[in-house]
Amino acid sequence: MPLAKHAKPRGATRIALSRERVLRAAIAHADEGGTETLTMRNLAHALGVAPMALYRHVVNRDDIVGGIVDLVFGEIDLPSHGADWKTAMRQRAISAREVLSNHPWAIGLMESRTNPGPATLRHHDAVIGSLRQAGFPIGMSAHAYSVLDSYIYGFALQQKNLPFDTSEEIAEVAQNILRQFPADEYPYLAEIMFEHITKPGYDYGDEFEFGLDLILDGLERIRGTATS
Amino acid sequence: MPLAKHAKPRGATRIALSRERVLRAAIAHADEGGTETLTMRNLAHALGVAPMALYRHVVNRDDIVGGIVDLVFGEIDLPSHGADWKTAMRQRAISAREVLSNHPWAIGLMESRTNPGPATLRHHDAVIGSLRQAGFPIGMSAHAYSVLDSYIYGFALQQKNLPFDTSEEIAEVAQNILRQFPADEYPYLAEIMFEHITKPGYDYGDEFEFGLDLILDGLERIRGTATS
DNA sequence: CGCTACTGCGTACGTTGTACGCTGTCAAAC
DNA sequence: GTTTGACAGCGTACAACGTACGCAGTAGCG
Repeated sequence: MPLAKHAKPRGATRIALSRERVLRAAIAHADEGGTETLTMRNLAHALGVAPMALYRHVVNRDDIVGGIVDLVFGEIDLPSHGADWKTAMRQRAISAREVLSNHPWAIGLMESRTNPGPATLRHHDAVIGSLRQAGFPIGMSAHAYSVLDSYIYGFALQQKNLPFDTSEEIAEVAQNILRQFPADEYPYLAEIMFEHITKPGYDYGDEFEFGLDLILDGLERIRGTATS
Repeated sequence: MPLAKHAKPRGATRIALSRERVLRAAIAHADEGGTETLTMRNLAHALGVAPMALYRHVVNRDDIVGGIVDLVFGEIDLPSHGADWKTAMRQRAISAREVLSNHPWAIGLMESRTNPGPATLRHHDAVIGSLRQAGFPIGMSAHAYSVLDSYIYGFALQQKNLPFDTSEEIAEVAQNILRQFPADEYPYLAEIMFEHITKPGYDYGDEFEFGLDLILDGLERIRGTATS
């Protein structure tokens, strides 16, 4: 039996495992099936490897979670150096929303993640730097950073929690929810759902830029004000 | 053996289990220890009852999670009818933040919760009603609602994810994080941490009202504008 | 008294994360 | 060419989880 016991039985030499490969597979899996089925066993299976093999490359499941969150963070565009602060902030906010929209599970994983990875720190540093160089005093930078990021993550969270994805199913879902209760128990909710949100062409994602511009305009107006 | 098999061996007649009691115990447990140790077994133990007894009153663990999230939502003050829209919105936003600050685990549980409970619906209805009655057109109400709630939940999420709680430990934590990397790898981050956030008296929670007022002022400015 | 509905529970199963130690591989040292 | 040791992958095993299933005791009814 010339075949090495640990070599793949079938032909091509196996690609070595690595932290990189484990994390990529984890992201791929989460993108398809969410994080509920992201188990060590499933992940190992997807990589064609035994469950315990993973532990040579990551310290435990939590390490994987932290790793993929940081990788996702790395996908977000840094604020460009050239542009003025407002368009730089606008672009990176839109990029952030796009990334979180492509990996909706990431927003759920951020909770419980207390210490940030390098991509996360790098991102934060770039954003604050952009604000400082635009003339925001230090305290105002903290303020601006807080509003913007709260809004971005909050919006992603809201969108993830919506009970519908496409605008076609909204009406049906709305019916189902409100049917459970006496008619006119929630009149304003019913109104906004049936008279506005379920209208063709409505897309909750479009709400993002309204709030974003509102915040950016507000920040511009008080940019030079005292530090905090 | 006169003692009924299912009665508590020690004295006082047992208080009957109920959905209410189960959910209250779940909240109490989560408030103390977070949701990681919130298991059916632990919960049953806290109630002096066998694990499977819980299933007579809740359908499964997910039902408990949905139940306590809705209970927490119920703790948030509804916007008051009397006041003008801005102070009504301001109060309920502050109340929401306070509640989420008392039950930090709730924000993490909201993800994966797709269909809302009655307290949640009631809350949404009241907020939208308040805006509509203040003269916001329907589309603008949707906009306003989206910004405000995204900001509120996002802020709660941010605060929960901060690696520190009290302002005393900030400096230490900041040191630990930045020490892992080459000095000056993240200069702006370092600056804002050591020159601002770690200063005595700084409390991240105070950032909330800055952003809130910025958003409210922005909304006031465009209240009457076209519907969307 | 008996009947029925209900509540609490014991047992058991499948799934999860992962500790521990064995085995085969390959490059460097001799 | 042989030995050696670091290293990668794995098999087994275990504790903890959620929960299906069905039994047993209780209470209210007639």
